[in-house]
Amino acid sequence: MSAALVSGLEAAGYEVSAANSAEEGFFLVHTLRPDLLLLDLTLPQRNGLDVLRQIRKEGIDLRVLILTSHNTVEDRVEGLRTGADDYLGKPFSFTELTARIDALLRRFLMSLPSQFVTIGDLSIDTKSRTASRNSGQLDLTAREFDLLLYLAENRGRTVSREMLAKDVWHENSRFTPINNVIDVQMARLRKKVDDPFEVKLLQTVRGLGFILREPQS
Amino acid sequence: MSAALVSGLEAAGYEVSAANSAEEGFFLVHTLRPDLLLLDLTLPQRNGLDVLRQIRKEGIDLRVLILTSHNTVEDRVEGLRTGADDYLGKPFSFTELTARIDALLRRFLMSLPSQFVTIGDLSIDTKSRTASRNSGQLDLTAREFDLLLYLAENRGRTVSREMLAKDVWHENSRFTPINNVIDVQMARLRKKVDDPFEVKLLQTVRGLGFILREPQS
DNA sequence: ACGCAGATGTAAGGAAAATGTAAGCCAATG
DNA sequence: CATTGGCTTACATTTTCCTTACATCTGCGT
Repeated sequence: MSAALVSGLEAAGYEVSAANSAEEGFFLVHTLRPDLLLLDLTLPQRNGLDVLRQIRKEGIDLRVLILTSHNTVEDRVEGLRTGADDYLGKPFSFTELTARIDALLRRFLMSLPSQFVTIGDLSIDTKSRTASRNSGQLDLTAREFDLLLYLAENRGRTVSREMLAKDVWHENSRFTPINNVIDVQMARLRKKVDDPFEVKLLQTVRGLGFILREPQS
Repeated sequence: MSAALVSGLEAAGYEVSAANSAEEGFFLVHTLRPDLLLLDLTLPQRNGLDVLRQIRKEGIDLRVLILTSHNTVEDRVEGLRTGADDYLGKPFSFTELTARIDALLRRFLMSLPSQFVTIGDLSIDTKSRTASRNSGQLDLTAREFDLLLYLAENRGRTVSREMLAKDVWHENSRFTPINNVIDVQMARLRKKVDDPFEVKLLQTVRGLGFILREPQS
């Protein structure tokens, strides 16, 4: 089933990756950052809806089309309420599937040209290069803004020092003491973004890097 | 919610009137002829989109910013297709709201070329090429006036040195020492526009450029 | 055409802000 | 309790902006 779908969709011009378990799926979602996820609810071990719940909890921006044989109204409602964007019950026609995929991707692309990025009460205006929290303007320097924006664009994902060195500092190699530069700049950014507020958005992931997100339960 | 918005927006310097029903809203739109309508889709009786449809049907020239908790992609697309100019889902940051309002009003105001531009107590007459502050005429040279006018046309927005070089000095490239020319001219303009007064309208945004605006909190 | 005055452009130096560097400390981990 | 990674502080360097003085240009009256 999975193999047939992949070859069919690839023939139709989509770029497809398949996962055969919930764990592999999670890994791919995090690394590839796909535009859309076809989620089969009848997974081997884990409940498909749990997968969806976790994805939504992490705040990943991802269209999800649920694919299942449980085609009752209850399942439909529960799936959509959990955060799915569309629902398709088996058996389905391949044409209908591609039509729905196209519809979802079209909407996805329409909502893209957003000038703003928002994480909790933090709002970033990429056009005027200003940021504010709690309706209060933040006074950031050029590099501080670049750093915050990069973290915001990767919100919910841990960004490594390597990524920061490459994408924010544009350093090809990392044998320079760029490591400490990042730490210092991060501290300066925190002083302005997090220190004056109750909820801390800028968290450290020891051994990996940093992440910008709303604190979880 | 409505009351909080009104007081917040009035504090931010907008002239605001609130309606608590679709009918009252129609009445106000017809009598006050506002520049912009903040439309909450979750109205008591009538569907907010119907209101929008009717306004568009009557051909009233009015920016409409939809405000709603239905923040799904479908609603977004439908709202924009019905004729809204912008869309903001709850919960939203107040800063983002004002930024979007400003963007819409700017587009609106840009479309009708006016003879006068005012920023605070500064008033510029584009026709006679004169400017005054606090009812006192400013004695500006040709280039000083061009510079001030350009900043005024982009008030509230940061203008870069690149923009100034291109649009005020009409220099195609910027490898000339135009950079310093801008600085010097800016200093001369400041001496006349800002130095004799208490509130400074001409601010520099380090690393980006300059901005003409009333000082904020 | 000439010279004057105001306007504009150029260059150099200095001040302040931003950014980078280094060293020591602290906290987590095994 | 040692090791590693991260944080903090103080200081050095770089960048950006402002200022000043002077050079050149332009328009205008004679």
